[in-house]
Order: sequence, then structure tokens, then C-alpha cells
Amino acid sequence: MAASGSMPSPQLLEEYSQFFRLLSEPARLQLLCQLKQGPMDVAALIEATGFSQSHISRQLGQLQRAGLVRCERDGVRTIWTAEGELVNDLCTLVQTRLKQRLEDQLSQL
Amino acid sequence: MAASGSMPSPQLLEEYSQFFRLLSEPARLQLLCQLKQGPMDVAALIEATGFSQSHISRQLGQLQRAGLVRCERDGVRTIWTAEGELVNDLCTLVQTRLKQRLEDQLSQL
DNA sequence: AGTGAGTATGACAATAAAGACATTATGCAG
DNA sequence: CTGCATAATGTCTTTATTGTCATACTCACT
Repeated sequence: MAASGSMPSPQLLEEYSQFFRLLSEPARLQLLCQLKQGPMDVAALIEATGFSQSHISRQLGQLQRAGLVRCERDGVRTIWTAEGELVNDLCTLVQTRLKQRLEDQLSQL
Repeated sequence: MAASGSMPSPQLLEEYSQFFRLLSEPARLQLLCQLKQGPMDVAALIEATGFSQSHISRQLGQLQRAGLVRCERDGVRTIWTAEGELVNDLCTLVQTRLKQRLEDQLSQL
């Protein structure tokens, strides 16, 4: 009894990897975490992260296309909001794993 | 109450993104899923995926450094095994999300 | 030791993505 | 309509990664 599931289709594999690629950039992950603290406009994100305006705008665009953030215009500003708990959940799983690995390494000394 | 957690440290963000980067390549994801079906040697992986020997060896090397796969030499062959359920769990979460998005899009027609 | 099968690695070309700069679009105030 | 602020997009350079070819390595067998 080795195989618990079956192989995902090529399309699904592609979707998975595209999604994970979004989270594979520290800048995007940081923006996501920042927005988890609450909705912010771009100026506030520049202040919080130190990234350039254009950089932030691009990254938010990618995250928006994936449905991870949402924006709403307030006059001349754009207020960005993080959507859902998926990213938190994923990071929690990964963190558990990281801890476990370090503990394993530790116990081998 | 907007902020549920706090900002991860820069190091942790870097670790997260490095991990997600591993899963951001369809080839690596495919190898992981293949190995979930059961341990295999490189020849079998070539047969199953169509990738070149050198490509497979490289990708497995990266996965091994992250502790996602493990290898064991059996004579002249190397048997590779997937470790843990983390990747399955992550993919399940993402898949749920993908479904949900499609349903939302569907309901807006 | 020598040979051959199976696997890992060095080196390199091709590709993709990040990040910066300049420009353009959008909305508000006068 | 003009001017000003904020944000998004076009374009380019730089950097990192993929994937290939050739080579080196490891082990079994004789």
C-alpha cells in the first residue's frame, strides 16, 4: 500500500506550480503578510516594506490575478486587502515542517 | 480585528519562499507525485516522466536537500522515496482554493 | 584491474523572472 | 481646463533557473 492518491493531471500540476510560484518570492509573501495585518494603500506598503512603487504595484497585480488580494479605490488611492486564510494555512504547514526538520537535525548531535 | 497574526521575520519569509520555490516547478512536483506512488529508481522515473536522466537527478537533488525525498542505494541503482505528507496536504489546500475560485466565477454568469 | 550499467555533477546556452526607470492613466481640487 | 497626487504599465537591464551535453563517479561482475 504505497500509493495513497493518484497522479494529478498535467494541467493540475501546472496550476499547482503556478500558484506556488506566487509564494516563491519573498517580496510577494511579505506583501501578503503585511496585508493580513489589515487593508493598506500603496503608500503605506512602500513605507512598510521599502519596495519601490512600481515593484509593489506589479506584485500586487500578480496576487490579484490569483485572487489572493483584492483592491478597492478610495478616491485617488487604492486600498488593498488580503483574501482568505489559504496563505496562512500553507505557511503554518511549512513552518511545522521546518521545525520538525531542525529538531531532527538537533537530535542527531 | 483585522490582524490575526504578526509579521514573520525576514529569515522566515526567506525560508517559506525557498520552500514554495521547490514546488513552483511542474517537473519537481511531478517527480514528487510520482514518488508518492511508491519508491522508484531513476530509470523508472525516466520511463514515467520522459525527462532526461540528468534533469531528474538535479531536481531530486534539490528535493533531497529540502528533505522531501530520500534515497537509498541498491547496488548500482538509487531508489528514491517521497517523505511525509506535507506536499499532499499543501496541494489539497490549493486544490480546494482552485475549485472555490472556479465556482465563484461560475456563479457570476 | 578492466569493463559496463546506472547515477551524479561541471559547464554552458536558453529562458524566465525580478527590479528600476520613465511614462501613462486616473481621479481630485482649484 | 489646468495642475497635482496616486497608482499602473512599457521597456530595459540584470539576475537566477532551467534543461542539455559531456564528463566523472560508484558499484557489480569477470
